[in-house]
Parts: sequence; C-alpha cells; structure tokens
Amino acid sequence: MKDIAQRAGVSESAVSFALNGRPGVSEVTRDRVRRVAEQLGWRPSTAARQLSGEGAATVGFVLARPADTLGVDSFFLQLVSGIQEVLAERHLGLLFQVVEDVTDECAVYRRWWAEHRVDGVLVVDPRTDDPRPGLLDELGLPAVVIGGAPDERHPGLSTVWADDAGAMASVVDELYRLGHRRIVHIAGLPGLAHTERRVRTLRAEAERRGLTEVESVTTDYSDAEGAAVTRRVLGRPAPPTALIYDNDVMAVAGVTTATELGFSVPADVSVVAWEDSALCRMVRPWLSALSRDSVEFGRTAARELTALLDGGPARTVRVPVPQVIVRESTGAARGA
Amino acid sequence: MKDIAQRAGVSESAVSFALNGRPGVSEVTRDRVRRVAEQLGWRPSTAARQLSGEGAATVGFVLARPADTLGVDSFFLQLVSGIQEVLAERHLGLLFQVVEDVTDECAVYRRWWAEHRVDGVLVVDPRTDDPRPGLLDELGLPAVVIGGAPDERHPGLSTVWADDAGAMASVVDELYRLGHRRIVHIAGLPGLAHTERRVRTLRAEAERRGLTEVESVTTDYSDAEGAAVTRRVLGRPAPPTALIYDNDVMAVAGVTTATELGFSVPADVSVVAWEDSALCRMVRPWLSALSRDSVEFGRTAARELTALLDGGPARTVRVPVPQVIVRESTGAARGA
DNA sequence: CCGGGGAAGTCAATGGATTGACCCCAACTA
DNA sequence: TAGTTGGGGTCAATCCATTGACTTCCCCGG
Repeated sequence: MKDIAQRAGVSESAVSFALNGRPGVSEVTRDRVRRVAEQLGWRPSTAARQLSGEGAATVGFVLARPADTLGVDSFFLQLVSGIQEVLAERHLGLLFQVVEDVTDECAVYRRWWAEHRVDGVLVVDPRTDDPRPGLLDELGLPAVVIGGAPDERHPGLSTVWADDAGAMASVVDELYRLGHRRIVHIAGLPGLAHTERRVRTLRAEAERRGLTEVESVTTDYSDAEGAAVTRRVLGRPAPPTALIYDNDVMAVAGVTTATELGFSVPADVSVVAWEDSALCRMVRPWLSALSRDSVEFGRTAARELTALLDGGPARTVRVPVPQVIVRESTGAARGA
Repeated sequence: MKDIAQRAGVSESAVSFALNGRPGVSEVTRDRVRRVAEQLGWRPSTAARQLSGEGAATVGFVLARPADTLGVDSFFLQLVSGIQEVLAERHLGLLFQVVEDVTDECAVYRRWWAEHRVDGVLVVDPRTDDPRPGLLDELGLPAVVIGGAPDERHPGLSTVWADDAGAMASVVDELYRLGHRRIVHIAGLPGLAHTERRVRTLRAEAERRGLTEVESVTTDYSDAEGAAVTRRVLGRPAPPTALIYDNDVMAVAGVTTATELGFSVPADVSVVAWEDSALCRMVRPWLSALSRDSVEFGRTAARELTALLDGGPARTVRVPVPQVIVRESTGAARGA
C-alpha cells in the first residue's frame, strides 16, 4: 500500500479510502489509485486487515468422521462444493479440517476462535445431545448447523435442515401402497439427529397403520454393515419385503447381498436408498432413491452463514423435502 | 498478551519469550507466564503472528473439477484426510477451494499469494502442458505437485508421484499371462499427466509384445462415459477380452453394462479397476483392482510440503507402485 | 574495589490496513 | 471582507505478536 501511495502521489489513507469506495477522495484520484493498484497486482493482506478488526474472511468446516468411513460418501463433496460456490463470490476462504470425533471437533473450534482464524463455522452431522451448539453459543462464534432439527435452546445459531420426517413418511406411504407390511430401515449412526428423526418417524408411521413388523437397525453407514444387516434380516423366517437404507453405499451393498441370497429385487424385496447419487444408476436394478439437492443444501447453508456474518439474525431454514425417485428397485409386495 | 503480561507482572516481551521457549526469562517466570496463559486460554492471533513475519500457518488446496464430476470419487477425500493428519500435528490449517478449471485455479493461487493467505499449496491433477508449476515457481509459492511425473523445469517444486507406468506394465503383464490379446483401456481425462503416462505405457507394452489390438480411449471419469465406451467397444465384431478402467466408478458402470449386453465377467471379458475402493467389493463379481494407499499418499505429500516450508530442498518422492489385487473380475481369456 | 560478563528483562520499532481527528483551501454567504 | 462550509486529503493511533537494541543487576575474577 505504501508503494501504491507513493506511485499515486497520495497518502496511504487516501489509498485505503479510494480502494474501499469510501468518500474522501475525488473520482480522479480514486481512478488513479485503482489503476496503480491493479497494475501492481495488489491485494490487501488478510492478516493486516484482520488486525484492524475486519475479521478473518474465512469460515471453518470440520468433518468428524474416522478416516476410513470417509471414502465413498458423495454427500460431503457435493455439500462442500455448494458451500464454496457461495463463499467464493465473497472471497471468503474455507478452512477445512478432518478430525476423529466431536470432542476433537470442539477443541478445533476453541482453537480457531482463540486464534481468530475464522469468522464463523458450518457444523454438520448434528447429534442428539450434541455439545457443539452449546460451545459455539458460549464462544459467540457465528455458526450454521446443517441438517439439525430446529433447536430453541441456542438462539444464536442458524439451522438449515431437510424434513427427514416428511421424507420418511412419504417413503412409508409409497411402500405401504405397494402392499409392503414388513419393512426394515437400515439406518445410519445411532447418535445422529437425523437418524433419530427417521427412526422415530418410521415408528410413528408404523403405529399409525398398525404395522407391527417394522423396525430400524442402526449401522455405521459402511457397505460392510449394510451387507451384514441385510444378510441377517433376510435370513429370518418371515423376512421383510422392503428395505430402506440410509445411504447409497449401504443400499448397493444391500442389493448385492440380497441377490446373492437368492432374493430378487424388486420381486422378492424392494429397496430404497436415502441419497440419490450416480451409484444408484450404476447398478442393476437401478435404485429407487430419495433425492435431495446436496449442492443447493450447501449453498443455502453458506448463504445463511454469510447473512449471519453480516449481522443478520439467526434463522431456521428448511430446504425442500427430499423426493422419492422411483426406479427399478421398488415394486409391489409379493402376493399384495 | 497484554493481559497475561499484566497478570504475570512482566513485560509483553517477556511473555513472548516465555511462551516461545526462547532464552531471556528464568524458568520460574516462564512457568508463571505459562500458567497464566493457559488459564486465560490464550492462543496467539494468527493474524498478528503473520504480520510479524511468521507466515500464515495455512496451506492451500484447490480442486479444479466441475461440481458434478466431483461426487463419487473416493480418492480425494482420502487424500485430504491423509494430508490433514500431517498438517494437524503442526497446527497448520488447510484452506480448501473448489473451482471450475485450471485457469480459475491459477487465479486463486495468485490471490492467495497476494493476500498472504497461505504459506504453500498442494497441487493435484497435474496436466501435460500445465500452467501451474510455472506460475508457482514464478510466484515463489512453495508447492508440492501430487501425482505428477518428475519435472526438471521447475526445481522449486516438490513432486510426489506414483509409478503409473510400472503399474500399467504389471497389469498388462497379468492380462497377457491370462491370454488376453485384445485389451481396451478406458482412460480418464485426456489432459492429465497420469492419463498420458498410462496411455503411453500401454502402447509401449503392446508394441513390445507385438499386440495390435490394444488401445486407450479417454473419458471424463463419469459412470456415464464409462458405460458408453464399454457399450461401444463390446459391440465390435471382435470385442476386447479385457478392459482396464481408470477409476472405480467407470469400472462398476462398465461391469453393469457388459452384463446387460450379455457378456459374462470374467468369462467373456475381464475387468480391472484403477483404484481400489469399497465400491470394488460392493458389486459382484468383486472387481480386481489396482490398489494404492491414498491416505498415505496424502500424508507423504503433506510431509514434503512441511519440509519445504521448513526451508528444506525441493524433492521428488515416489510412493510405492500400486499393486494389482486380483479378485473375481479377471480370468483367463476365452480359448486361451 | 572495580570492571567485565552474563542472565533476566524492558523498550520501542515493525508489519499492513483501517479510521477518527485534524488540516487546508476554494467557493459561497452575509 | 470576514466567516462558514465542505470537498479532498493527511497524520497518527490502533490491532497483536515478534525482535533487535538496550538496561539492570548480580556474580566473579583480578
């Protein structure tokens, strides 16, 4: 900046005013300064800017998953790419970290906050009894919780969520219409808030219809557990006629397993994947799936965070209910 | 820090010396200062630190892929998680950005550099005729190129690479031994350096053995193109008896397509996937695959970068050659 | 008893951008 | 003509940690 000031023959303050579109310099000078800056390829040092109270121009994103669970899930990269799109417009950086568990995640937030490294964070995989919202509220670190149910206890946080309950209801609806009465839901990690929501809704829907042979089994989202659970439930005397998998990976593993066991999909057993990805169209039969726009989900979350950073109020935003895409893996229950 | 100085009854300089393990304060004072700092949960502001010449404590990572190509690939998340592991030890942040193409990527590097946002970067997907190494060299931004061949022209950059040529040779070896003479390689993006290396090696290996019906076809890595190319080549009068896919996604799509066309895998056509992921064990037949440790790949790259940041020399490191894991999708060529 | 030397600290400058306080001059008003 | 006003700028302090230069004080040797 000193350089620019010199070459443009003005003071550093004038440069600052000129480049930030603040009054105090004539249009002529402003233009001259702009040209010099451009020519020098100057960009304000984020560090200096931050010291002068402008914030870090960075938001944080922590993924708390063991490294090996991380692989195949397409959801996160899509989410991140949506987030990026919005952040990039405003030249906000995304500081990304992978940790083992929520405890470590909290430590990361603490450190980031103490080091003034980020202006806000995006929190994913909210849990039942989650320590993070409390911590963030306490620190006063602006945050958007992605995928959580609205939470009255932390008015400082924004929430962006999908209506899992509604989606689950529509899946059950569809399966019920097709004559399915024995349904198993191969759910994800037990501690996650959306897992709980899906499980609860499924139970409620079953009760409402008087179905007794409907249940949820929690897993770790891996293909291995997906296959194992499938094998177990299909081995019963009265096996389920419909399976709902909480992600695409388990669904594919499930179909493969079912086929190996001699079950035909969808003639003997229908399958629904909770997450529509390329994977669902890569195997035969094509998987019926719940489709949501993960990229848009990310965009929405990022937009909420920037709004928060601009001093806006915390809000709760619901993205569209995931839609059931019927493909080849669902059909009428045998004998229905 | 002022706070700490006050409470410990010393000057700010003393605090700095104490906390950074520099001489100039007694052990007693050092301890006192440390305790006060701990108690206050103090961490140095990265901004201030950076302003005093310490660097940004951050490395950058840009992914130049269109959002929709991003989804299913398990490689990157694994790579990133390995990178993280090493960076986290040294409390280095990872600034992550997704962009559309290499041009945008260069712009990002320019901006990061001008803003002093990162101390170094990790570059993935090197290309033939790549503008990035030149730019980074010119800027003097420390960088590690991941997956590139050693490049003499840019002595400032480190390179971490896998021996694609050797791996391809071993695949061809294996297939040749099984009696395959007509082989099609469904490659990835044409501009990428490792694609070129694989294509070249395949051609060389074929010539060496006098095989004339061996070729590579480039794609965009998507399941759609993988399926399309599979359909095309299997529709020929003399279809190939072995297919090598440059990633797991295309391999799975390919197997599905082949099966639909009435080809049995591996009886009619053998399939090898260049990337061993959960996917390869989720479909039947299980896919034979080239396995490399992507997480370790990331670790190695990150270690090279930290070495560079510590003032070490640029180096070229080769990670172990990917190994062929023989599963169910490869077998003797019919009639061999 | 004095000077030299080292351990333990303090002072103040530094880095880059922002910003409140102030200054100068031309033009306009009474 | 004196006084006011406002546009166009400048000065210097500020944010926070680091660091080279300097000061104190104590101990030891001569």
